[in-house]
Order: sequence, then structure tokens, then C-alpha cells
Amino acid sequence: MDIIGDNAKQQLLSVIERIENREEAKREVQEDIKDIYLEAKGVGYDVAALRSIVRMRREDPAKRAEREAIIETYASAVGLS
Amino acid sequence: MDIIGDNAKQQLLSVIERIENREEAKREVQEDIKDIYLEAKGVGYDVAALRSIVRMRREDPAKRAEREAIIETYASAVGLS
Amino acid sequence: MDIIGDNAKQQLLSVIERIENREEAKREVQEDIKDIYLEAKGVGYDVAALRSIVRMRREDPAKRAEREAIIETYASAVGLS
Amino acid sequence: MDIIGDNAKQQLLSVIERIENREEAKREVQEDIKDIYLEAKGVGYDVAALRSIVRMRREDPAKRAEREAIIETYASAVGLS
DNA sequence: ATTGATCACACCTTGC
DNA sequence: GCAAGGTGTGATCAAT
Repeated sequence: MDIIGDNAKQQLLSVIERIENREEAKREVQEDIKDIYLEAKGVGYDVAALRSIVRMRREDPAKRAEREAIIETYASAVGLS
Repeated sequence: MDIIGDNAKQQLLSVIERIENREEAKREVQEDIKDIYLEAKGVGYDVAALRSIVRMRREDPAKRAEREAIIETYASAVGLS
Repeated sequence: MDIIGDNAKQQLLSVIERIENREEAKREVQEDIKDIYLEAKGVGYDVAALRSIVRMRREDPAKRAEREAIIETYASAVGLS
Repeated sequence: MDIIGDNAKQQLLSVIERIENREEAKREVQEDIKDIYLEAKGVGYDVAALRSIVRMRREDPAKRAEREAIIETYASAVGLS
């Protein structure tokens, strides 16, 4: 008999395989997202700008407004637009 | 009329919403993965070690063996391990 | 005699120690930067906003203006300020 | 008069410039490190393996031994080396 | 003190 | 082949 028994091995394998299953799903979703960006790029969109928009829509509007107000204050002070 | 027409707006919104839809799916899968690790931790597994195992299983065995052989050569030379 | 000779070992050690020497210098500089941010935070600055400003000043002004113009176009189209 | 006074502007600029000064130093050190790796690569070293060695030497030996023991236990259980 | 979240670093893949 | 962007990982910070 080994250091760890067959039951333990099976339990460990089960955990690992469940993770691998979800990681595979994740890779597929990532591929989907990448494809949409590539398709958008193909019809003329700027991918980096699209990513910015998606990020902005994810944020809480109030938090975003506050954050941008502070940045704007600092930016004006140092002559950055 | 605006700089960009209604059709363009609709097309842009469509792209963005398709991305957001897949990002939501991605977040759910990431949550699943995190939950499995937490559950494993709850029954005594070392999460960092689990992550190492999952990473090792992802790699090509031949590549991994070669890489580890080189590291071992260097490690011996400098008295590590 | 080992797989690799004493000369090879010395050469390898020399490479490693030169890297470690510069990594130590890097850690010190990183500590400096962190301290400045912490000090600024202590007198009331918003650290995240400061980081944004520093990043903006790093960028090429022309590139930044162009990028922000595109983002603004998209943002208007989808009703994001 | 602006939202923030000249003193405040000067203080802000001072903070930013101190950060930028250290960031420039950091970039130089990073360049040094990169150059050493490239030079090593030029005389036949495997850069990824070198990085592993440097990382291993940074770690606490006891911690590293413990971590590797756990990984090895899991790896054996699932038939990985 | 431990845990959760945030952030910067390193790695790796992808595009040029 | 290099440069850049994205992802994953490790560290650091705050909060409980």
C-alpha cells in the first residue's frame, strides 16, 4: 500500500478533474470573446477602444464619475488636458 | 443627426452586448473553479499544490521532462537541491 | 568529475549573482516608489488617481488624444457619458 | 483662481516627479536584468531555467521543501512522475 | 490573526 | 523574432 490510499487518490482525482472540466469551459468562453473582438476588428472597430467601453460599462457609474472627477482635478493641476 | 447613425449605434451595441454576455458566462465559470478549490481546501487540500498539479497536467510531458532536466542540471551546479 | 565542470559552475554562479544583485536594486527602487505613494496618501492624495496621472504622463500625448477620441465616440453611441 | 491653488499644484507636481524619477531608475534596472538574461542566452543558457533557479534561491529552503513534498505527494497519487 | 480584495509582476501567447 | 497584450500568480493592504 502506498502513502495514500485508493480512496484518497480517487477523491483527489475527482477534485482535479472537476477543475479541469471547468477550465476547459473557461477556455471555450475566452475563445468566444476573442472571436467576437476579432470579428469586430474585421468590420473596422478599434479593439482597444471596445475593451475600454466594456470595462466602463462594468463599473458602477457613481464610482466611475467620482474617480474620473479626481483624476480630472489632478490632470488639470499638472496641465494634462 | 449625430456623428454616427442609428444603424451604427445598434451594430456597436450588438457587439458590446455579445461580449458582455460571454463575459458573464466567464465570470460564472471562474466562480465555479474558485468554489471547487475552496471546497477542496475545506477538506484539507493544499490549494497552491493543487494548482501546481493542474498546471503540470496541462503541460506536454516531454516538454516538462526536458525543462525539469535543465533546471536540475543548473540546480546541482549551484548547490540547490 | 561532475556533469558540468568547475569553470561552468563558476560561470553560472556569476550570471546568477549578477542578476540577484540587480534584483536587489530593483526591490529597493520599488520600495521607494511604494513609500512615495504611501506618503502622498498620508497627506490626502488618492493613490489610484495618482497612478492614473503618472500613467497618462508616460503616454505619448498624440496617441492618448487619438485613443480617447475613439473611446468617446463609442461611449456617446452607447450612452456612456 | 482655479479649483486648487498654486501651492497645491506644486505639491502635486513634486509628488509626481519624485515617482517618475524612481520609475525611470526602475526601468533602467529592469533593462539591466533583461540584458544579463539575453547575454546568458547568447552563450547558451536556457533563460526560463535560469529564472527558475533565481526564483528558487529567493525562496526560504524550508518552505520550498515543504511545498515540493506536498506537490510530490499529490503528483504520485495521480500518476504524475 | 485570518481572510478577502486589490494590485503589480512575470509569464506566455498572439500579432506584426 | 520581437513587441505588446492578456492572463495567472504572488504580494500587499484593509477589514473583521
